[in-house]
Amino acid sequence: MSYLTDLGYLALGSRLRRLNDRLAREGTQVYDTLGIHFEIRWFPVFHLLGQRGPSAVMEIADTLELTHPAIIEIADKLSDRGLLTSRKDDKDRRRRLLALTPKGKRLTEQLQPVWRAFERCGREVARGGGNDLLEAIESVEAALDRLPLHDRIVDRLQPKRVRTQK
Amino acid sequence: MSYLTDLGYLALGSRLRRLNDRLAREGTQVYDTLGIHFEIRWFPVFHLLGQRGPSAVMEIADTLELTHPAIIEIADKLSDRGLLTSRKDDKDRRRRLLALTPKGKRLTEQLQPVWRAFERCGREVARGGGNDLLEAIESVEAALDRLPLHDRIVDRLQPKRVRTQK
DNA sequence: CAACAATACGTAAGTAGTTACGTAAAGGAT
DNA sequence: ATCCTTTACGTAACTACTTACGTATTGTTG
Repeated sequence: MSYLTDLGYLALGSRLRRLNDRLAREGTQVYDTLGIHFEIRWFPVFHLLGQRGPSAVMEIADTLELTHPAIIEIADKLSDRGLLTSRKDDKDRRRRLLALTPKGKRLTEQLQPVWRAFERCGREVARGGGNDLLEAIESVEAALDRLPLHDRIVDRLQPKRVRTQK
Repeated sequence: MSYLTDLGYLALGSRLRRLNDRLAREGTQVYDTLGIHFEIRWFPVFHLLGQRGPSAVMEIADTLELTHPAIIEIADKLSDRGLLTSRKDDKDRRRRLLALTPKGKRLTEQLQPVWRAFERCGREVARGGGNDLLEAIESVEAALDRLPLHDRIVDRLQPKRVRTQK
């Protein structure tokens, strides 16, 4: 039992981050072992472009729930490696459409079985002991949607107020 | 159903990060609302020093499963705010012992009820729908201890090999 | 006990994101 | 058609960490 474990729900954030780091490290190792130069942070963008075809920066950012500077950074890297190109949208010249190059498309093909293995093994690991990590995350998100943690805590500490103002 | 939700176990990392960000944001808001200048990242260090008394940098880093530069950064901030002091360990002059100042101790006292509320509400939120987030995290960590994700995936993709080499 | 290895700490630079801010293009109201 | 607002994108700076590396001590061993 580590100190963090003892802290229980007080260290939920640390635990989430630690698990995330661990999964990221192991994911990175998989591509390394397979000798494929691919970074795990590229995955959502790559997957999206493979599925939807050319997409604008903000469109991708909104879909993946990241900010647009993050997408631009990933796009620049992918572009450097010749996996992605971009062009101005003729209908709306503010928008820049990102698309996979033929090389990028070949890589998505090559990665299909790898991603399937990630999915299977992720499921295998995330389920166990009567708890499903993904379901647990979803139920926490749903609980927070009903009433944010902030309100729960402040209401508990200041029970006089009927409702806390935003 | 968002795109990330559709990705399921493939986007586990994104989901963990997103939830972590959300909890962090809401935690920060609580201290803001209460008018207490306290950053959530200070918590583990603060809690540890309150409980164990003066501790060396590496000792804290190991206990909290962070690296020593992270501890130093937090310590510098706490020191600037007059909540923490440090002195060289006389037994081992390489070590620097961090300790709460009287002001720091008063703050821990003030924060006790807040932390209790965090614990209660964290538990309330993390449990639900038959899944406990903390238990789910622990069972995933246990599964990874038994066999890392890397090995599971590589074994699945290269079933010829009896065991993958490190 | 001298020499070498190991440990503690400090600092710099990297990482994967964010917020903040500026510019260009598009859309809407009059 | 003009003015104002909104949207898309680019870039800079911040955040909360990490790894890498250098120096000061301490421990170990021949």
